[in-house]
Amino acid sequence: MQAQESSALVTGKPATGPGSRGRYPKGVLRRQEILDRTIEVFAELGFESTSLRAIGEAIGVSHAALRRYFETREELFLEVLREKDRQALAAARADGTPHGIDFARHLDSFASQTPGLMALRHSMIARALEPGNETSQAFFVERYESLRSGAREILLLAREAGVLRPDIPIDAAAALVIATMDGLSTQWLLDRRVDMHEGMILFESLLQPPRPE
Amino acid sequence: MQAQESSALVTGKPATGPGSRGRYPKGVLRRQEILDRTIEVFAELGFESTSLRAIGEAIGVSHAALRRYFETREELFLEVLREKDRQALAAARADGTPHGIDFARHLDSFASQTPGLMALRHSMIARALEPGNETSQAFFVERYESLRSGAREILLLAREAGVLRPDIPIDAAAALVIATMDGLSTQWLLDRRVDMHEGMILFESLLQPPRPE
DNA sequence: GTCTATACAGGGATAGAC
DNA sequence: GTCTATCCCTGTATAGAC
Repeated sequence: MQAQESSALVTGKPATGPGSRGRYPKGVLRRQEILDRTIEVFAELGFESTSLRAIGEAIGVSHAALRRYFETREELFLEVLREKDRQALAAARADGTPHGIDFARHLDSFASQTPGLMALRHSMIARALEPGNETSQAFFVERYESLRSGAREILLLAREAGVLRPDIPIDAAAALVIATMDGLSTQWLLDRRVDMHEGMILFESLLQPPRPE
Repeated sequence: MQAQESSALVTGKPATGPGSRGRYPKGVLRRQEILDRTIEVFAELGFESTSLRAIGEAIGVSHAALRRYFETREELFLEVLREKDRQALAAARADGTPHGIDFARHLDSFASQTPGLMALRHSMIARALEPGNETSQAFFVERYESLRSGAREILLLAREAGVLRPDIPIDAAAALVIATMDGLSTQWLLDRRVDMHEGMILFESLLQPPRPE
């Protein structure tokens, strides 16, 4: 998929377009600064008002400069999400292998990301659902496949450990796990009185085998 | 909540602004025409490209004319969703009382609505999650409360009928039901290979009491 | 390589003519 | 009730400074 920052530094390809920036120190820093400020501006202003001009202003640069690093506004937003996914993946790996079913904890760590990030993701998914946004659609199709795949692994481990009802089909359950987290967080984002943690705990308990008593 | 068409007809308030149309035959028809065309144009063009000008063109009026009926583009889209909700509610009532847990069927009937409508809803929810869209936010907060309330009723009936695991907390389960339908349909909209019906059936089975064998 | 200045087409909102 | 004209804003594109 997208190249690592470090490997991009070594390829030494000639600069052929905006998408291939990031090879030289100043550009790398600038690019990162844009990504960082974008999420800040978005959290404050929302999707529509987070214009390239607004982001540029927050950095002290003209809006045209942003296009040296990102081909379109859409690409810029997608790259923000890609980077956050990379960070989350790295953090999860540092955390070691999961101990049993632990979806509620996953959901909590999502929530601890700024709500702004979750709202941005929601906005981009909405765009991906509409005609004519193939880039976004491809990103999210792949992302959800990856999320389901991760859920499958966890469920398989749980089944082996005997903490999952043995009659549950893994594939359907994996989609269900992701759906539950998505849906609960949407309700929570709209109305903080909704207890998404309780919902997730209930869902986990439904997956567990009946108590042997 | 929002007034019924019929009751609006009787109030007899003077027309004080764009939001209060719908009292006189021509206005009623025009208003309905706008709502109908909007969803058609949206399904074809998506959120961003469904401009007031594009909708006006589809009807044969200028974009400015639309504002006699809807204060803003946002209000127009919200009204489309309100009307679809009203229709769905009426259809559900005509269907009679639900027989036990039947969430999978509900989900299927959602899906049979045009995917364009579901995408529009997703776009509007995304906006509601961002700062400065209080109208949309209020609408969806209320809508989800209403959805959860409906789910609670069904779950209570199911518990009485003995088809629901008796240890399941109703409130948390209601949020979970809605979350599951939302989340599964999102995955399905992105990628039709996802079997949301199977997911919903699995979820229903998790709610059922253990087979007495 | 990085950035500014500038132009363009299109958007929502709005005022006032008819 | 509907129009046209206008306002300011947007993403995108290009030319050229340094």
